[in-house]
Amino acid sequence: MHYTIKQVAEKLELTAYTLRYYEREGLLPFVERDPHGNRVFRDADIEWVLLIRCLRDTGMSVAEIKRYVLLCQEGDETIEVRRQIMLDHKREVEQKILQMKLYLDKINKKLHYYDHFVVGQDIDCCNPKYKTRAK
Amino acid sequence: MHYTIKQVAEKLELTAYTLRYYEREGLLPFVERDPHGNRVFRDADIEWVLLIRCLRDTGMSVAEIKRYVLLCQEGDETIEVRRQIMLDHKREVEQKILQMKLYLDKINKKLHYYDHFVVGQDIDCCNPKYKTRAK
DNA sequence: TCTTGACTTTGAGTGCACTTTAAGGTGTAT
DNA sequence: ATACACCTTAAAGTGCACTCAAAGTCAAGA
Repeated sequence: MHYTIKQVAEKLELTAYTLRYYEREGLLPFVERDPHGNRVFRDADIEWVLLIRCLRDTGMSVAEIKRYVLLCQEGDETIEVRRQIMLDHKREVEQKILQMKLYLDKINKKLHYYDHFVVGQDIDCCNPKYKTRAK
Repeated sequence: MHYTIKQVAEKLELTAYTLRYYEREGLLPFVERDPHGNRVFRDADIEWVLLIRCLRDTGMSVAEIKRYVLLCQEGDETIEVRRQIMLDHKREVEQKILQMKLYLDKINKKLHYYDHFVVGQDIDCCNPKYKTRAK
C-alpha cells in the first residue's frame, strides 16, 4: 500500500507538519517520492514511524533518535551500538514506569484523603491546619 | 525544621530557580519569609513541593497545577472539584503507565531482534531488506 | 479555463518550562 | 575592611519540539 503524508498523519494521529519535521531532522531518511516530488509512504515506512513515535513518547529526544537512525544507515557494523542504545533506553523506560507507579500511589493517597477527609494524614497547602502542622 | 531555598533545592534535587519559578506561577502560595525577605521552607512546605513535583512529573501542566492550587486557597467548598481533578489525573497516569508498558514491549521486541537477528521479524529502516519487504 | 485542494519548500513563529542575567542586599570569616 | 557566599527581584534568554505562513507546483472536477 502507498500513502500520502496526510493519510499517514490521519492513520497515526499526528500532523503532516510533524512528519515533515521528522524527515527534516533525519528521522525518516527512507521516504520515497513520486514523479511530482510528493512523499510516498509504504507499510514498512509506517512501521518505522511507529518505532520513532515509540522512542519519542518514551522520552528519547529527537537528537538521540537521529543518532540512532544515522547508525542504522551505517550498516551492520553498528548493530552492537544500536543494541546498546536500545538496551539503555529500555532500562530508562522501566525506571520511568516504576516512578510513575510510585507517583500513582501518592495520587491515590491524596484521593483517599479527599474521599474520607482523614485529618492529620494529609492536608492541602492552604488548609488552616497546614501551618499548624507545619511548626 | 527550617530550610533555605538552596537546602530545599539540594534535598529535592531541583534548582532554586525552579522553586522561585513555581512560587512566581502561584504553585507555592504559602512560602514565608524571614525579616530580610529570604524564603523559609518548613517540612510541610517540602511535602507540598513534593506533591507539585508528583503532578508535574506525571504530566500535569504548570497552568493546571496553578488552577488546583487556587482552588485549594478558596477553602472547603472546592474540595469536590479538587477531588475530581485528582481523579481525572489519576486516570491519565494509569493510561500513561499502560501505554508505557506497550511501548516497553515494542522495545523488547526490537532488542530481541538485535540479540537473535531474526530476519523477517523485524528490520531497521536502512537495512537493504527493508525496502524489499516494503513492497 | 478556472477553481479547489493536496502537496512542496524555506524560514519564521509559538508555547512551555525552565534558566540565567543583572543589580543589589545581608551575614560571616579572615 | 573586604571578600565570599548566600539571598532577593524583574526581566530577558534558552532549548526543545513542534507548528505555521508564504509562495509555489500539480492534477482533477465544474
